[in-house]
Amino acid sequence: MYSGCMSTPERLIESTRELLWERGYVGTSPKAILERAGAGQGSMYHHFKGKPDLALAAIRRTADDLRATAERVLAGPGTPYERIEAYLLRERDVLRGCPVGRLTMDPDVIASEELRAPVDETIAFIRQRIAELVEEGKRQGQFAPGLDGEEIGAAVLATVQGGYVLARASGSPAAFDAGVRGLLSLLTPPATGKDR
Amino acid sequence: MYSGCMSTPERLIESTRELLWERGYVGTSPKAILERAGAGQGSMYHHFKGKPDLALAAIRRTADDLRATAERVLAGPGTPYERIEAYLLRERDVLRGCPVGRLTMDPDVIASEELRAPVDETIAFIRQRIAELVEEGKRQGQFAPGLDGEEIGAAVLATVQGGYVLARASGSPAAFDAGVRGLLSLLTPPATGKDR
DNA sequence: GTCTATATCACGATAGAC
DNA sequence: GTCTATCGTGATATAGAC
Repeated sequence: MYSGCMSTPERLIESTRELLWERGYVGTSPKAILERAGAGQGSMYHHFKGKPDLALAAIRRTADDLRATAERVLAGPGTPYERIEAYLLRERDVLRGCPVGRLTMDPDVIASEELRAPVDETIAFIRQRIAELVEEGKRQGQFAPGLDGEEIGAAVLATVQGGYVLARASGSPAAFDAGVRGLLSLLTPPATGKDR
Repeated sequence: MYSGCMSTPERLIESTRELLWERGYVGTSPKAILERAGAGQGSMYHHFKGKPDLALAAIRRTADDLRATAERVLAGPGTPYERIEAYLLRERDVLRGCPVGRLTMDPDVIASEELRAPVDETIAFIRQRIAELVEEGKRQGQFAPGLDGEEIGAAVLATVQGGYVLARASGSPAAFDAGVRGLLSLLTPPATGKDR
């Protein structure tokens, strides 16, 4: 519940973001948003056209956040492999799922071009960034030349998104970690240094 | 709409399965189920205790179906690699998503031990079967001995589940296929025969 | 078994007072 | 800008006729 320290539209957006993450678009009602934001009906319809409009603002912000978080790791220090590894191993609240990816299971989000767009753009962006890293790693001889950047990018992102599914199904983050370790073991560049 | 050729409880279960796949648990109302099944309110509450009870029957059947479909491929002919490949490449209605996996994004399903159980069991089963194939492949020298069956199983299943997310985000099955190809390119056993 | 009321509450939005 | 009615509809379940 956001009591003070934020403007009303801000509190509405943040409450919506939380609820979309927890319950999805279909499972999120204006009433629940208002209760969490500590606002009345009138406030919401004054600042936003309705539920879809508010959801769009919330989804855009969540999408931008996630993109920035991913970019921080993917553009960070280290070799291409190390940066992909850092992306896969970055701290996550696994059982909560992906705040962006979970929206793809929402029929009303998928049915709306506007609501789906930020989701699509975010996922496409991360996938593309990983693809670029793979291509760079190939040039450096870190990845096998036969690998396709776009395909590996898709596989990496899919492992993360699917990892959430496995974890939530089992009620434990362990399955997510197992999937990531499995992918990393397949992706590990052949040791070129002193060891082995 | 199921008009004839099925008993009423059967029509109710099948309608529920369809709607759970399309809209999830939260997005599926008894009214919508009844309309699709061509039944009245009384019928449903006569045969089932309520929405959760009917959903449980539907989820159980969908889970059993999926498990059988997967087992048919995983226990099929071919080397371990070929059987995993066949599982990954098996025909799918990608944009509809996974009828079992999508339930993990449903807050009410995850909150209910009973509803989550069939989902968990199905996913654990498939993951375990792939793990066994990897171990078998390792013994045959088809996979690197350093690979962990359970981890690769998780990675394979996660790639599939995440592939649905990528595909639905972009509105095209292409991303699913790319992820699968990417994983297969990482998993491909080193050619041991005449070539290379 | 199946049907049609009916009940109760929530949903999503609007109107208008303050 | 924010609030409290109020509206029409749908969700979920029960009651009781047939």
